[in-house]
Amino acid sequence: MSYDFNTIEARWQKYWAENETFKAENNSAKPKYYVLDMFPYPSGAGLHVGHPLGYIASDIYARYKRHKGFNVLHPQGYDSFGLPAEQYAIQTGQHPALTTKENIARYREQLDKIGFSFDWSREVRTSDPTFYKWTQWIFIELFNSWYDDNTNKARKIEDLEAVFEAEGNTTVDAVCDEDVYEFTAEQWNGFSSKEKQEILLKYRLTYLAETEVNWCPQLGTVLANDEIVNGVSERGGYPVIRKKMTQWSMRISAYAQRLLDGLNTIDWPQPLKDSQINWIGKSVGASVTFNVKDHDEIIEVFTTRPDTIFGVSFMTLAPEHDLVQKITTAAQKEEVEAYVEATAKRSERERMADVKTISGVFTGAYAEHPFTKTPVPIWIGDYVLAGYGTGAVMAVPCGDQRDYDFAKHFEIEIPNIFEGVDISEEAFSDKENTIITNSDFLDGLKYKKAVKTAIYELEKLGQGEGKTNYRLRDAVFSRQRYWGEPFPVYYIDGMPQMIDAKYLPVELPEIEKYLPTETGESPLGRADVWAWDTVSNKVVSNALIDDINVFPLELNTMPGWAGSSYYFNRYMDPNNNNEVFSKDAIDYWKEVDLYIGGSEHATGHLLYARFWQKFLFDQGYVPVDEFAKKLINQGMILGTSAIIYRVSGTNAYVTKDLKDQYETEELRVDVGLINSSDELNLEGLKQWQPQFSDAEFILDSGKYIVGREVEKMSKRWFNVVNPDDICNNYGADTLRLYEMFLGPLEQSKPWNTAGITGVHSFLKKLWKLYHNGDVFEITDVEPTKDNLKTLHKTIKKVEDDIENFSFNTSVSTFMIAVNELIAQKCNSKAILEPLLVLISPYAPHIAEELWQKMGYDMSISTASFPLFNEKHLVESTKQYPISFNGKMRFTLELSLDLNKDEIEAAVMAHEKTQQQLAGREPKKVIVVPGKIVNVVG
RNA sequence: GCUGAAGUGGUGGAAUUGGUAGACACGUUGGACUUAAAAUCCAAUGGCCUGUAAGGCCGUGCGGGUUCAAGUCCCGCCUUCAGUACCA
Repeated sequence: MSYDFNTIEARWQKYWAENETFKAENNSAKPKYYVLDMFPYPSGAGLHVGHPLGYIASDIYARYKRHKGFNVLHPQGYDSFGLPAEQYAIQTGQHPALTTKENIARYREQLDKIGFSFDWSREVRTSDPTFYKWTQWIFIELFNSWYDDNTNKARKIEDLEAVFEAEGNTTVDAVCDEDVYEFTAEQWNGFSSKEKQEILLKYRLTYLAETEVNWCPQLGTVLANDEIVNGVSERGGYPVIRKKMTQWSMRISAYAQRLLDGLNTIDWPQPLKDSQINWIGKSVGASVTFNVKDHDEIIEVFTTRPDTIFGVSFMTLAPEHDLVQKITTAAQKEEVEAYVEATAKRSERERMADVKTISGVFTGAYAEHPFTKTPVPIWIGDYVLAGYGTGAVMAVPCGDQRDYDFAKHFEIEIPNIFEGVDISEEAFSDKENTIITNSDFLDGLKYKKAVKTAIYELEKLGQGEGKTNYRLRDAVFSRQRYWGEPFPVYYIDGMPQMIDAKYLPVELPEIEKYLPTETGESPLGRADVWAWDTVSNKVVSNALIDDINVFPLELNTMPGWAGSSYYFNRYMDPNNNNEVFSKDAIDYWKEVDLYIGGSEHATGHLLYARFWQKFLFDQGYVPVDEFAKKLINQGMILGTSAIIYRVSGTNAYVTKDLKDQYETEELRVDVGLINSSDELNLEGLKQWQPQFSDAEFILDSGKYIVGREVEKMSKRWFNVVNPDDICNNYGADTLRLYEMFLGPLEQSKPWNTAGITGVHSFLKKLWKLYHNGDVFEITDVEPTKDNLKTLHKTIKKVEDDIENFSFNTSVSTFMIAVNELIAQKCNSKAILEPLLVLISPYAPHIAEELWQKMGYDMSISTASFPLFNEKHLVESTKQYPISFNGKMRFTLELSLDLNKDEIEAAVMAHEKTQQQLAGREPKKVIVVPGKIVNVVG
């Protein structure tokens, strides 16, 4: 029987499922290892060959670790709440619960076909009430916590209340809203309950606040900053506008510094760390206050260059700045208002596209320089952003190019405070080579010293202090959507109240119309049964809301990243109904050892998950404050689209090489119609779509050759390759090997089905090597030296490759090994057995099949990884290339038994070497045993 | 603009600490088997020179440098991709 992969793979997939071969135990004498994939959104399109790339890599590693004697946790689940699932439901007009269920079933079927070693008994779905019960629970925990900057950790809100009762808030050093004012213990104790609640809300780690948010009318929801790309929504590409709304927010800014520090302790790709560092955007400098002349107002600015304070010649406020209205003089009022209105109209995108145009207006008001007390004109300009720092800057035109351009444009004075620097053409922003001058007490100082001195003097004046500023904003946590986790929150007198954890989950209500609204009301507002009864502790009909103990529930739902911020911990104890996870389970598994997923989550999921982990760590629920020790970003597999060229205005299509003779337009056609030499199947095309049924073709030597374009795999480009088709035609083992063979894991690469025959024929050769006709045949004869050499070379290489996640080269190594064994006519059991263990992480089905045929009744996954023995690699002689003065080269064959000195002597004694060296004294002879002999003249 | 990654045959890609560049595979060409096709197997395959062979020269984006020896290290450029962007 030839290699019948369909039968073999179906049999072993069934065997693994029935025997729960990959079930992980929460207790084991073996060391633990946790391999995690980023769980998928079950979208309607199903998987294409690009999706499983990371899963195959993690599966190889998980299977390898089992062979190495680890108790491996390798789970999988679905991120089934959120925009993608809901968008698909809206498109198909079906309820998201239904489409999600169907999509998950489809995903599962596709995943099973590829033969992953997932422990499906631990599956989680974020949209399942038994899961989101714990998402709600963590939300409540966050609500009941505040961040103490003294101890640098989150603490219980009761602690804060106790401090307020005893000392007021003047001694508290907490991360909180900017508008909290100071109060004493007496004042606190005199506040009403509602006043107390309002104040506490400003300290909680998740809080309700009216904030300016990114509103996307087409999607009918707000978006987080990381969900916006180039000013439009990441999903769908719709415009986003700024809008004030009352929203739940997560005080992630409290963790800014720890999120930065933690990066040094984890093995994640540098580009990913860089983008998180960038996103957090720490800058160190000073906060400086300027008094406004003839007003009581002060302007606070943040600057990274307090050393240039004597270079200030004007100030600029963002057009949205609160002070603009207050300080503008009557004479300037009209002009200022016109400008403010004009900028407000411009969308984020227009502002970004139009960076080069300099615009601004003078307010007529002046600030007072803290040291010189000279008047400083106050301008407004849209190059200053309301959302960063204080929304105001002290402009130092000689040291900052934007200030310089603004000053030049409006003919504002540009004083020079840098010694020996020409600023007639541009600003001078080189910190390192700065010597300050014209700056009173800062004269002659260099950058670092000047910064310190300036801050010291500002503090003495009470007009400034050293300050660190972060770009990271608190994350908006409300979505005006149906398909998400409901908040465990109801409102009494407008103040949010948490539902007691013992009554969770608060389940998503059934509603008929779940479509989002353009105006911003949440679809949950349409639910009839969506009120909270504080007596029965149940969700009840809205009609009862007039009852004294029935209150309205929160109408928003949580964003897509809620469930994904802790799911990795839930896998450790997924069926626990009493706790999010037991202490035993979390203490045993601790953290993810290897996490594989795409880099697109760098500033979303991966930042939020780190934040929640640190919070859970502060609360003592998890033993480590980084959830994933090592992370790898797999690259994307791209599609290779096929392009045909239609002669304009006709239904004739011209082959690629002749297209320049015509005026043509490009059309993409199904890649399934193209053979391995880029030739188009003309009959197939005619049947593919009606528009081609009477197409004519202009051919070159009877062939139509298509153009190729590498781009994202997508239905709209007709370049999607389905893994099911590959599994049916070549088998899952071939798919797995080929995806690895395509290139380095981290790299993006185009899919090309043509090349798959290479790895497929490797499997056929492997099969044939141990079969005589239809009969499985191996021998017990002692392996030869050559057999052992092939085997141990392979063990060494494959082990190194897996440890370095360089899976592509292992596949080549297997091919070489099998070719060598075929040449050696080796079907020795002593070789096959370890060889199968090496291959089994990559091609598990064929390995199991041959393993069983050898007579084992246990799964190959229980076998140990073979030990490498170097002695089998040693050759009796080796050819040494010798180079002399870079020009003359010859090889010398020497016995490997020789030691270093003997090789050296042999080289010197060699006739040709002596000729080369004639007349020259060699300075030294470098001999590296097993490597190359080097003669240095 | 800034940050990061990367440039190697017709193609995907190999190449421990600098040590015979192009492993392995696809594709292409020729051959064997076959009525034929598929499948399989064998051989050749970076470029150029020499009739073949032997051999030589040139070759890892470009220009320099270090070294007996550079795809690999150093300096200066160019190009591509990704992320980010008026961040004070």
